[in-house]
Amino acid sequence: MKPKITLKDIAKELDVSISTVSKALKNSKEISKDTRDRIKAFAKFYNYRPNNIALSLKNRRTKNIGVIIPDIVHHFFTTVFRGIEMYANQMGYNVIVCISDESFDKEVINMEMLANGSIDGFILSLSAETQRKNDFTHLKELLDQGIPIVLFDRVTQDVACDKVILNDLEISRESVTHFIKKGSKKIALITTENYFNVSESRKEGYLAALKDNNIPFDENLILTLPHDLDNTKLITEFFQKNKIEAVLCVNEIFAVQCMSVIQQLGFKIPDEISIIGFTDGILSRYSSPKLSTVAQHGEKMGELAAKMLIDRMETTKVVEEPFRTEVINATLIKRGSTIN
Amino acid sequence: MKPKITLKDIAKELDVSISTVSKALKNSKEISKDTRDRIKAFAKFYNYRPNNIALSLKNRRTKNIGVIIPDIVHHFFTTVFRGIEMYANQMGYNVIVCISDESFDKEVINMEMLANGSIDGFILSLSAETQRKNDFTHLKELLDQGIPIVLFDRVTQDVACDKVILNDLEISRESVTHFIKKGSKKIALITTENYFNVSESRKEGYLAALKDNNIPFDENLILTLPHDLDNTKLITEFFQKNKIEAVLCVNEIFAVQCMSVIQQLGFKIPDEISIIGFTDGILSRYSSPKLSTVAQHGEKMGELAAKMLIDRMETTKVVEEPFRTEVINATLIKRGSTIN
DNA sequence: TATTAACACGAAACCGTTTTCGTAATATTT
DNA sequence: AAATATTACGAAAACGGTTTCGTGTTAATA
Repeated sequence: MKPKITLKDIAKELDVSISTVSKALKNSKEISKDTRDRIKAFAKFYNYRPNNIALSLKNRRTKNIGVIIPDIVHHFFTTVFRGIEMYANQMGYNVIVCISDESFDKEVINMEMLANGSIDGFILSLSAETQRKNDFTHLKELLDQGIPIVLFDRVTQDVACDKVILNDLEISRESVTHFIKKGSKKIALITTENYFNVSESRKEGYLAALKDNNIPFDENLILTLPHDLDNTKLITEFFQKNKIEAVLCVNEIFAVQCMSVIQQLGFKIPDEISIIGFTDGILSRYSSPKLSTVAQHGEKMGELAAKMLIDRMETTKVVEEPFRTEVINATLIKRGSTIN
Repeated sequence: MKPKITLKDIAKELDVSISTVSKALKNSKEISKDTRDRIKAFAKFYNYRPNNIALSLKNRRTKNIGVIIPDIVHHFFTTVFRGIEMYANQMGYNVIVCISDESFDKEVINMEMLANGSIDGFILSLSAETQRKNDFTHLKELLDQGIPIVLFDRVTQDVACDKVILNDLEISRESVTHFIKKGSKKIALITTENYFNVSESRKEGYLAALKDNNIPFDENLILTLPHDLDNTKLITEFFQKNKIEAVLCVNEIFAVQCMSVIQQLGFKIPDEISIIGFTDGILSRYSSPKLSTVAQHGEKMGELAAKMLIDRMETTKVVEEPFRTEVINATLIKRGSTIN
């Protein structure tokens, strides 16, 4: 067992002062080549590495980014996270993750924990409960303390900070338009409770596409499902009650559940019913037929969020940059569940 | 903008010394009730919170755990991570994640970065490349420095530390035995390159079950697939060449790919061919028929790993506890892809 | 040779805490 | 009244670095 060596240890051993050691290791010309070499050799031999915590305290920056996401066993969030981690790492930052588990309280507690010096900035996606309560005081307080925040995907207008979002409305409109172009008129939307801003936008896109093409909106063609249950029964009834030609689902789970039901009911995909889902995850790629889906480019989103955060943290704030909202363009990947 | 307040600020404002403030906030009886109350009121009003970094430096412990995983867009690893995060958080620890991306170098670099004071201990699962190279000097060095490590799932005998593993061999044997009990004799194994200890164990379990039941081993019934590609062609050939009654796949992706191919070839699942996969992920649950699968209980595994690490970090080391290897019992979930 | 410049290094402050120890000012005991 | 105990606080060291500034010793210049 050989514990980490410190500047003090080196100084004592080599009979010089701590400052001399510090300078020598930074190759300061202030120190003679002789002692510099001696010190560097010694440090190398004992594998000296400066203590990050001491550096953080001194520099008043941790080079840590706090990431708060509602869930981690979740394709989209993990891809975003991967983007964040990659970019951050490359820029010399580490990432501390907390999972809010869709809970307001956990989101608040975690952020406050990290805010006391552990991180230099946050990247987060709002929890479901936070969106429902519409309470963002915790975010505002941190911003007020000078801690930068970047919101992604599940954002809110109520907080003034940098944001990265998906063009949900547009891609949804594009998807529905694709259905229409291929001859569908009876187009369903399967969605979640609309306290999620993203579900809301997707619905708007759906409505917009109908309107663009003078297709009357039929309330009955919208199915709102509870989260993460087995919705087979509800979906089956939905398809039995309504004559549907195409379905847009706001996530890939709903989409594959739909596919199962549809095939069970004896309809052909995509000939009789077409399907498009959101999230180009593992389910979409390994279903049969393969699911046409909206790729959200989570990795790109994460990378951009990290870049925006780091940029803001590292620019000397002579003049405060205005907050930006960047939009990631989703793309519709056409596979076997649609007529292309 | 009101930046964080420090002890020094409070001291100056209230015209007492820093030590007095510190003591008062810790409710030290050394300070008179009067000044104590004054200081606490002031601190509360200004929402004083001690700086984590300063505490870390002082206490020489960060209350951070470093987690290194090969991939994050991955069901098993995320479930483990969730278990770690939950337990750690509950115990007042935060989690810093780095992704090794299956690369030896990234694993080494990330660990060295974090080891310089940023974390108190590691939880990790070895990268593919590390397992291939069989080089664990980075782990050994950190252990030597007194940094505790817990290895999970992808572990190695070569490193002396705490470990959490799955009973891969046993559950594999149980799965194949289940096939045999239901009348199958021609049982295939679809696996990955065997530098993964887990694949190796699963193969051993497969062989053991055959032997248990006096079924001769047929080399041709083992298919080794490259990672993460579209293996449809290889799988199709495999099933055309061999008359197979049941398949054990070492992950759920291979399993659903198999199911597709099998159905494509016109076989009925499970009547003509049964399938069992590993990882009770989203694919298994939403495939049709639903996939019978080995649940690895990742969350439990993560929780246990975190518990082992924190236990080791927090126990006063009068006598060093011997290293333990805990085994998580996987369970076979029987669903539609097997005769049950 | 006297003056100045360059060199090579150390002391000390600082980042924000905690904690030990010392000490005035009271309060208590003899 | 003198000796002792208690109270209430502050100074300072420590955690492990960086950085500014001061200074003694040589080397270069006038």
